[in-house]
Amino acid sequence: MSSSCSHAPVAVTASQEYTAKAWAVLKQRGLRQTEPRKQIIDALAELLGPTSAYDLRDMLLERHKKADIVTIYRVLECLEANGLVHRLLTRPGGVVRCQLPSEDECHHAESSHHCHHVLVCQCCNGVQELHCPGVGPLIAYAEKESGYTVQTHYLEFAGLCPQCSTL
Amino acid sequence: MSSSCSHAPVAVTASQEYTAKAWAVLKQRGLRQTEPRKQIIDALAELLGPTSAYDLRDMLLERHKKADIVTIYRVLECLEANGLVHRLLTRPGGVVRCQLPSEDECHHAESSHHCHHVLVCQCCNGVQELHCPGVGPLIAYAEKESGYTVQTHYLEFAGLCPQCSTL
DNA sequence: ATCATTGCAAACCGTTTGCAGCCTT
DNA sequence: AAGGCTGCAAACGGTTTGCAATGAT
Repeated sequence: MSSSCSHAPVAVTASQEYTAKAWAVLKQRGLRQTEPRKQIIDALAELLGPTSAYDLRDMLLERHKKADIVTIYRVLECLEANGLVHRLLTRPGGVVRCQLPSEDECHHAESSHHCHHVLVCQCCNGVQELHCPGVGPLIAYAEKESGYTVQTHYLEFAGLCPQCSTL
Repeated sequence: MSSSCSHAPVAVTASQEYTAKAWAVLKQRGLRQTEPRKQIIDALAELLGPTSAYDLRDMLLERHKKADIVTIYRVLECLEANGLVHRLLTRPGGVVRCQLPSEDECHHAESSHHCHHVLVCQCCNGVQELHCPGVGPLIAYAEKESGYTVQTHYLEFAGLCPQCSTL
């Protein structure tokens, strides 16, 4: 899951925005502010691309902060349940922190999970989130064609980000 | 992976079509006609919904045909490599036999893997495959919006099939 | 003081690898 | 006869569970 070619860390402001939002959400749900959660949220905030539980453990170790792998799994589970990380379909165990506003804030009802989709760069492992207005009609088409009632859809793109495209 | 509510087996003709096609493909590639392959292909042919390696092993056991789990993995790998089964994104380890013509036969270049997508019924585990002409524009939109070059996309629908919708 | 959360150990599950022997071609 | 394919054993990696100890509120 670790990126092969380097990927610039997020601008400080965006990073701070994420941690602030994360703590706001957790606090609102009565969840406690613990050291492992702090370390993991901070790590996610600095990362643009996908990570995994073991990646995060290694990141923390580099900072001389140790967290048990089990705890990391549980924290990620908690963050996912609160809309603070995505799980990637195409990379088992892969997670990305959510960059776009959560579904509380935006009201595209397209997806039962998050109303946006993910582009992953095959080269630098960067991730970009995207609202896809075209998905609605696509679902309508699928329903008409198949007779199914579509409850959820999973859509993920893989390719090259603008920087890596030019290499 | 085993279906909860019953799902009618495929019509005999469709089932025979699949086995015939499978053997044709395998023979063409110089692959051998072995007992485990026969059992697995037959099992897949009778199944409409998704299965897994262990599901297949159990199916074979019920028919008093034993195949090692490792062999089943290897046969599935082989069938996938030859376009005879899909792997499901949303159900790790899940596979479905391909119902639609393979990409040799149709020429939608939309997906690097298969040019069709999958609808899974959450209730009966049935699966339907679908061509999605709308995906092209969606990719174009994603590329324009993000600056990415999209190489592959993954799209899967989950919902209720026509029968289960009315329950 | 209470109860959520952590850490450790161990189980668990699906999947993969190495290798000897078998069976299709 | 040759070598693709199978079966067995064992390793593997990621994920989960149980339980006692810790620590946030």
